Amino acid sequence: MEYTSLVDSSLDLNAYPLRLFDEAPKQEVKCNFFELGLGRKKSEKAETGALMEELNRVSAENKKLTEMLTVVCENYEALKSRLMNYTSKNSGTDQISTTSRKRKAESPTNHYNNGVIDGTNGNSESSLSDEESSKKPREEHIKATISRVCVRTEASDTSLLVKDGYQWRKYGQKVTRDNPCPRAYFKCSFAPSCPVKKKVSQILSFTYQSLKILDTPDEFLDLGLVLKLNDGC
DNA sequence: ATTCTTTGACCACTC
DNA sequence: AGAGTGGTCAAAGAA
Repeated sequence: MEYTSLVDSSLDLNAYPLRLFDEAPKQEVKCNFFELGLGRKKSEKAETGALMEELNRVSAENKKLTEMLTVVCENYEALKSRLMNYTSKNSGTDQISTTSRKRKAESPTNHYNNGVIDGTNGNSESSLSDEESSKKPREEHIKATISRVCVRTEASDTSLLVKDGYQWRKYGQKVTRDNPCPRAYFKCSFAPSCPVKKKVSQILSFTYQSLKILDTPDEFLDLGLVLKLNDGC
């Protein structure tokens, strides 16, 4: 597992609180030794009890955090395996998107041109013919797989660029009917075969961005939609 | 030379 | 059938 090399599983999550207790009482004990003499043993017992109690509490917290880390690592591995599955499958379908670049030559079932819609065409329900797969279920599928996330920006930020840590290539811009501000269309530039797209729009005083990804040729995986809010909102 | 952005045109879809 | 709209392509230019 790669994450083991990135994440130190032997977390000393509560090392700092322990050190605090280690150092502070030592000074106090030293004082007691010189100033109080025989009262030292009694105070040491009390401190030991307090330390043991604190140690138990910290150990429980450490255990809880370790469990949380395990869950995060498991989720990471699951996502990683899904991505690997998709990229391996997609490499076999690249020819479809590269053979016909001009839309005039494209057939109605061209996977790349139809984008979102094709996510339902080549799925396990392929027993359905093209006529049987009506348009309305497709739209419902699309709506169900696009989510949105908000990101606040400065009011002066009128660009449609959203820094989300990923590499995007802008491939189009449109002015939509219900919005005077243009909408930008981005594709993931991480890999040529990457099907992830997003669109960013600015509506009145805020900007939103949608993300969608083909987890497999059969279905979509929501990544979230970013709502880029200006300060004025 | 390569990558990215811009932008007009094209196409599919809806009404 | 035709107009309007959204999504995409691809050439040209910029970085």
